[in-house]
Amino acid sequence: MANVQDHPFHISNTLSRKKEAFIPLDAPHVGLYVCGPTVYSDVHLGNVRTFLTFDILFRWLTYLGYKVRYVRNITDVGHLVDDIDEGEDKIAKRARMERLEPMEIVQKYTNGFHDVMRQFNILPPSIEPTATAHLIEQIGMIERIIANGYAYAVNGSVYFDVPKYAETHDYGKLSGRKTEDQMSNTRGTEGQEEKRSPLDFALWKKAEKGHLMHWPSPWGEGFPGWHLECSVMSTKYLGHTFDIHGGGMDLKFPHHECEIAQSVAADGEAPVRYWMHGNMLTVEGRKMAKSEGNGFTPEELVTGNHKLLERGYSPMTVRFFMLQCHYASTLDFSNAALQAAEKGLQRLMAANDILAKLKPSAEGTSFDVGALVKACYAAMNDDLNSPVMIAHLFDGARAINGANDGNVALSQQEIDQLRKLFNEMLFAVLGLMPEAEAKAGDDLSAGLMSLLLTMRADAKNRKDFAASDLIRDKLTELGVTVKDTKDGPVWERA
RNA sequence: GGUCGCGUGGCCGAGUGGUUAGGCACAGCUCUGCAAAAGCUGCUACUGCGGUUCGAAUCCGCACGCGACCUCCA
Repeated sequence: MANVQDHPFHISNTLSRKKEAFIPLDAPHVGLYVCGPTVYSDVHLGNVRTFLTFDILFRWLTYLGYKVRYVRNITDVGHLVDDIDEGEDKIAKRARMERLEPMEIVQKYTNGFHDVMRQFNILPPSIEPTATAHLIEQIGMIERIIANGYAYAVNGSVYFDVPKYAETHDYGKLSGRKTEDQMSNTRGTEGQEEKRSPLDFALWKKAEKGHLMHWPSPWGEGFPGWHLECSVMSTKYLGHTFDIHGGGMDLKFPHHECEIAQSVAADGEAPVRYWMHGNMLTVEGRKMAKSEGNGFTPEELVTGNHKLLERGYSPMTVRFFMLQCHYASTLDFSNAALQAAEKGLQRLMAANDILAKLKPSAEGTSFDVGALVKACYAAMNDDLNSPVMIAHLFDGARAINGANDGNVALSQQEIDQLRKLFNEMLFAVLGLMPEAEAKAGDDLSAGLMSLLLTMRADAKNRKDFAASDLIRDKLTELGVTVKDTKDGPVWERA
């Protein structure tokens, strides 16, 4: 673990549009909230990237010694299909299609979401609250907003009064919008006649006939508005003002803007000090999104069962691929890039394996391990610059391989330092997992391999290379790679 | 239309006003019975046009191209 004092963390704050020193409200405690998935369909790859970004943040802050309370919600209440529809929400719609109870849908896709998170080694949050379990708090927040004069009830629905709020507050400060501009840019207002202003957004929606998920409220049967649950659950578990709120770039407006307005209107305090937004995943230059239909599921990516994929890629390859790009940049998916990442990850892992067996040596050129360690810390502290940190690890890998070949001098102390660094950065911080273990096979294959390699060694000793190569070639056909190293042959499954 | 962002070598992707990012691919060499792995060497870019500067891929302006948000979306 590193010491925060020696390694101050800097974070890009969407609010200020600047990189700022990260100073928690109540160090060493840090409150982190991330908008979680809506569980009405399979989690898609864009979600994985966002949750991976904040997984790295969680891991890094923890590594620095902070005590992080990480809250990531599950949206199980269902949001409206859009602002002007008849009130059927996404989960209800899906439930009708599949003839399942809404909560059955929720459970199914929550389980699926958790499976994917596990597969990609994304750590579970400290608290994973659900919207449906916080209806009372949501209703309470609406009542406070109404009491403060920033919301009004119409026909069983409640709307947030944006123009009223904008008179005295900066609605749009997060997303860089002006309410005047938005007024002139608003699209058709049909179906919105209940609202006093097209900018207003729903805090509570009356449940129309046939709407499956609804609850009683002071305004009648209905369900909460889209933005309310995050405001309620973040402040309930992290306080009226907390440190970091994260989410995908596409949530900046209106979702996060509305969260700010709700919290200020209800409790008079800005909820978040540092806003962090992860960028989008793109395919052929376009945003990968459910609505675009151009994405694939994590499962399809792993199995390769999708028309855009030449073959499957392991979860750790995908994880590493994503981490080779800064979270605030768009990342484009391509087979070539995935394959490059796969090779790179293998190289790093192989170097780490060599490091475990490396013996000290005074031969060759020296290598400054201390500088490498500092560079890795500096990269991560610079707004979570994992691609640069990984580049430094590759420098380390070259030194390790060089030492293994006798070209680089490393003392026992330096080797220990490198082992600590690689172990911490690769596994604790980047959250990578060695994949070889799962492929090693059972005792029987280990025994058979041992036998085959002994026979091959015999053949080689007799200079019967036809026989030795036959063994290696046949094994290759079976997906087993044999390599002759100076310490004898090693094998691994493809 | 409004707001914001991006445009880096064959590909993916970092980046600071002046020193090699890194990975993958490719070529040569070393090692090796061969192969693989590894090492060494090479390939050294910054959309275009102006401007600021002793000096800009990095700052400013314009142009072109692309994208995101403005509607549920991570």
